[in-house]
Amino acid sequence: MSSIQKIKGFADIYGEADALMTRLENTARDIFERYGYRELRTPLLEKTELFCRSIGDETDVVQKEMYTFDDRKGRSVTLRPEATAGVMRAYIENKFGAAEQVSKFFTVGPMFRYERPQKGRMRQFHQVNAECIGPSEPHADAEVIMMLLLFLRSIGLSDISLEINTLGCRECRPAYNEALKTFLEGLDQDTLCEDCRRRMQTNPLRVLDCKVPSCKEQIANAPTVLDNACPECKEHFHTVLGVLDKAGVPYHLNHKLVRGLDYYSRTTFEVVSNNIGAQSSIAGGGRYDGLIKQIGGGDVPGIGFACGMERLMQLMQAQEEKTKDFYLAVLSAEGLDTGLLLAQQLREAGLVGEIGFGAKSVKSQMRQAGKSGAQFTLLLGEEELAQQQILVKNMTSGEQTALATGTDNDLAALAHYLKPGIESR
RNA sequence: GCGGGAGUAGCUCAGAUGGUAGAGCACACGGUUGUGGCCCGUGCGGCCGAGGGUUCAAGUCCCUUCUCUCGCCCCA
Repeated sequence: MSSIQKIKGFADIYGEADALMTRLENTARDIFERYGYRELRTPLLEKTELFCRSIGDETDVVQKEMYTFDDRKGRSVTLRPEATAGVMRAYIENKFGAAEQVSKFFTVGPMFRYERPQKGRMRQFHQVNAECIGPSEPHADAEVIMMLLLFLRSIGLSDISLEINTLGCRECRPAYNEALKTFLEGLDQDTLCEDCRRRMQTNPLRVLDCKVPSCKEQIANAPTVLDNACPECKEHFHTVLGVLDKAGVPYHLNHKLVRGLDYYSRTTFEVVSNNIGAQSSIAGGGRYDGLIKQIGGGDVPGIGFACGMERLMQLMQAQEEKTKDFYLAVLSAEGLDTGLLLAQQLREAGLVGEIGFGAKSVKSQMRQAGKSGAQFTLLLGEEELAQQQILVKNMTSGEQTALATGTDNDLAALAHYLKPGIESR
């Protein structure tokens, strides 16, 4: 009988990866709460229609990357491929907008996309996500970007850069699309790749993003969104950049930066790293002023971002494991009762440590103690048991002393000996 | 969806021309009374990814398939 394996593109997370992920989550909560964000946990499963209407029917994510299936009553449901759609649905459904001018939420959790796995890309992956719903002011854009950068700095990332661009709004983008299309049609079509020839009809913006060298060369002189944007969009974008300048935030104005999801408008940004292979984008986001209306809510603007946790984890340094204060070696089966209670009392006093259940040879127990990395080994043999004592060995100096364990005062003294700083509770 | 690389012990990997498997590390136990790390010894441990085929004989050759991995596409 063959054993059952996990599904392709899914992973068990343990050990160092788990430690990093936990630290990532905790740091996100700490930083985002400083800005008044609250955590929102939305369902992993939503109606398929939500994603079609928000992300866009024509996007690759909806077309070929979603985990979509019918439930037992034949309704089409989808495992969330990203967080924003669910947050917006929750915002509308719970009428958060009626109770406050601005709603700020962050989410942490798994997302699902049916793609070919590779470095930094899994079918179940995890994102940290933040959404600021309500303000249309460019200062909100700047605050969100600075919050993202503070978060990334707080988890120890350094060699990263911020790319920023504007995508225009629903007023000026159609005209720009036409201008871009005209420009592309004027090019020698043979120098463009197959994808670009198709995209220039369906979604001209995406041609800007093409990685094929011959395309890049041709596109270098393409008209930019910024040059063709309406006065309002231009002013908005320049204000965002102005605030970043004043705050001393370095950025790279990238006229070719576009987004894969249809709902973005105006400010768009991405944080990239040079150290993690082909999937170099570690965070991406932007403004989505038309989104909430598009899925049936009011005409409320918003801006947000998402970070890929697996990619952040590749860039983080592992931290040292929690050091153990003691390893309790029990030398006889009769001593296990006493040993277990003693270990329990030490932990209640705030110490970290393990007990060896084996009651094996001293040599074996000491090997375990050494491997556990404990500062002290506590030896409980027949002699100690009889005299209500414990033999304490300092694992770095090798010194040994016998300490009494009979009374609560004895235990407090033992705890203090093992870890001078602790306060018993 | 499209390419490249790889699947042999828990881990990292050897196994020319086909003859039913090895090392290092790890793990367990020892190296005379109850003392770790170093050293030494012994031991445990493998349907050689799976399924077919060729052959007297397949880890090794052929086909299929699965998985992992890197990249493309796309995205965080």
